[in-house]
Formats: sequence, structure tokens, C-alpha cells
Amino acid sequence: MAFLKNWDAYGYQLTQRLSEAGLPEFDSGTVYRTLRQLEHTGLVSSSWDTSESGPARRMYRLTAAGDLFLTRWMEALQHYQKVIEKAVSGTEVNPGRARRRR
Amino acid sequence: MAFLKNWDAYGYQLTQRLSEAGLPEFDSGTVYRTLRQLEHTGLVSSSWDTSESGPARRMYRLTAAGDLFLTRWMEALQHYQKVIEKAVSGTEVNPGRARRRR
DNA sequence: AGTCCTAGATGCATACTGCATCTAGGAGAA
DNA sequence: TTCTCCTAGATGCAGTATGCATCTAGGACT
Repeated sequence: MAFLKNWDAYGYQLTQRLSEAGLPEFDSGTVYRTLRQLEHTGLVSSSWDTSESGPARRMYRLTAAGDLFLTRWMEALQHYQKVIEKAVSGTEVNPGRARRRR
Repeated sequence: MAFLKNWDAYGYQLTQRLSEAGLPEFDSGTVYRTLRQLEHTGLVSSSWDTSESGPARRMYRLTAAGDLFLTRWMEALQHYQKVIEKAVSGTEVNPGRARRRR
């Protein structure tokens, strides 16, 4: 979804952008299915584009809901990363063991 | 794995730490299965702990390989986050369209 | 004896993924 | 013209992963 934020795109283009961006090769099958599902959920919308030559393309565009979702998701991602870093850099060793009795 | 970095732990404890840390509730079934799999891969090692009362617990500990893997994984995570942020903040609108002919 | 908590494991149905394959439009070469 | 290749999207299938519920079992407290 991040790759749709400012650039509307169609699926094939997305798979290329993703791999060019060095992301772990997203399978095109997964990309297409994910786009359809996002559309079903209302986070992206699509329309057929027959303006140029070649086979018809399905243009995808983030909806307002998708934009909001992406923002929230990225906030969550940052939050998780902080949590993970805190966990890794935590200097406590085996904190709070042996408080079993009640 | 981040939650094993400096604290050895057993599965039940991990599920608690994860939920206390505000991470999207990891299912205990998934946690146990994942630990077993990590052990199978050699990223963590385990031993039975019967020192305290209650049912026996399986203590998990990061191996050297696991430590290395975690480091690499966190580097990758940061990289992906940068890529995503770059994608989102990109101001280009529909770059390089219409270069289809060859 | 009965209930509750800790600790781990597993069965099952569903969901997701990678891989291969299929349709189809069109460009360029032979 | 015919053959081949590239773009574009979709789908079947097998393997894997997940969430949920359930099961065993030790021990504490009432």
C-alpha cells in the first residue's frame, strides 16, 4: 500500500517497483490477490485503463480509508520497532523470576 | 526472538511478555510451535527446567546463530522501514508512465 | 474433592504463499 | 504472415501458517 500512496499504479507495475526497491521479491500472484482483497475491503479502488496499447490494465488507487489505514499501520510499525529495540537492548537478565507463590 | 536476546525464557513467559509489551496478542499455540521450529533450525536451544515447583518448563536461550540472525533481521527491518517511508513520502506522481514502446 | 493457575502441546478448519500455468493484446523479427 | 517475446492479469494446487479450542499435568488454595 505504501507504494500506492502518491502513485496510482497497476499490479504489474507494483511488482516491479517492489523488486526494484529491493524488497524481498513479492510474488506477482500474491500482489494481484492482495490488491483484489484490499479492494474488497475498501482500502483501494480500481478502474480499467484501456487508454494505452497492450492488454487492459487495472489501475489501483488508495481510497481515503486506505490512506488512513496506511498511516495507522506505519505508526504501529514504528511502535513495534521501538518495542523490539527496547526488548533487545534491555539489560535486565531474567527479571522477576521466582515470584510464583501466591 | 528479540524477547530472548538478554533474557532466557520459557514459552508461557514469552506470551506474557509479548502481550504486556503491547504487541498484537500472540497466540500461545503459535508461540510454542514457533519456538520448536526455531530450535529445529538451530536459532534457539532449550533445556528442561524442573528446579521450581509446578509443571516442568522448557527454557529457551538464543544460540550464537540466533543472535546473529536477530541482528541481521533487525537491520533488514530498518531497511524495509526506510524503503516504505521513502515510498510514502515520494512526491513523484506516476513517474515514468508511457515508456512502453521498444 | 473441587477449583484455579501455570505450562506446554496438538487437532482442525481456515488463510496465505510460492510456483506453475493459462488467457490475451500487441510489438518486432524472419 | 507466422513465430516469438513482452506486458498484464488471473487462478489451481500443494505446502505452510494461523487462530481457536481442547487436552494433559503439576501444584496451590479452599
